[in-house]
Amino acid sequence: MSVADVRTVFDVLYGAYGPQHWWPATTDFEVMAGAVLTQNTAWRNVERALANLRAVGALEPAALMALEPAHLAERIRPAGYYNIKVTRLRNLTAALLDDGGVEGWRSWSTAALRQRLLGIKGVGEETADSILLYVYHRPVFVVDAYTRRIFARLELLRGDETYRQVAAVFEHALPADTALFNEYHALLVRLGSECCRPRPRCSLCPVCVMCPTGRAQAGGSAER
DNA sequence: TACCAGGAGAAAA
DNA sequence: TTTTCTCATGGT
Repeated sequence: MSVADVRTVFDVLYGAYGPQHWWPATTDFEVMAGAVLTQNTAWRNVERALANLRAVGALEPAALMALEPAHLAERIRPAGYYNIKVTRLRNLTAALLDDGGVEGWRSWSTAALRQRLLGIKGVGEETADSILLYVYHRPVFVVDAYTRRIFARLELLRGDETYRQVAAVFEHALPADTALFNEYHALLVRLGSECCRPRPRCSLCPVCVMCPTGRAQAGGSAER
């Protein structure tokens, strides 16, 4: 995938959708909780879980830790995998509190903070990078299932690249601009959740103009 | 009814 | 080291 490919896809998406104003959460801790809750889960279900936590004042680190695990599980049930996510949320929150809360991590270098996050059981590369980008405004590219699916469908990724290989492509092709990385990821989520599904249902979408699968589905007459 | 969703870790091969 | 399995609710 070339630098031009990376930039062209962004231009097409931005032209079609405009700015997305993301991440869809209000406080820094809510972003962290959402990053765990959205693991392999549709965001609409995460919103229900976040609303449940907000309703009992648990969208704050100490309050979340004070909640009985069984009660926490009940709150986050709509997001699925609730038994696993209770542990993951508590692991992340405990580490956060150990290091002085949300502000405690702000002075850490990006590399050090990524290592710290990846050392927390239940925090993988995507979750760690989401926190780095959306909470700590570090210029890291978040690679998610949508990113892989969209670029594989555009035949710009093979599909077997590692997380860091894919991230490196974007980080080298784009200026280290947090706002740009934020916008690009948001646009890919918008496209991925509306159109570029595992079984394509779209007839046409902003990237189907370039997308072999989309063109084929549309009968080879992709127009917008 | 069956399939899928913005992962991650453990177990098996 | 790589692949497969497991975790689970809610929408289409």
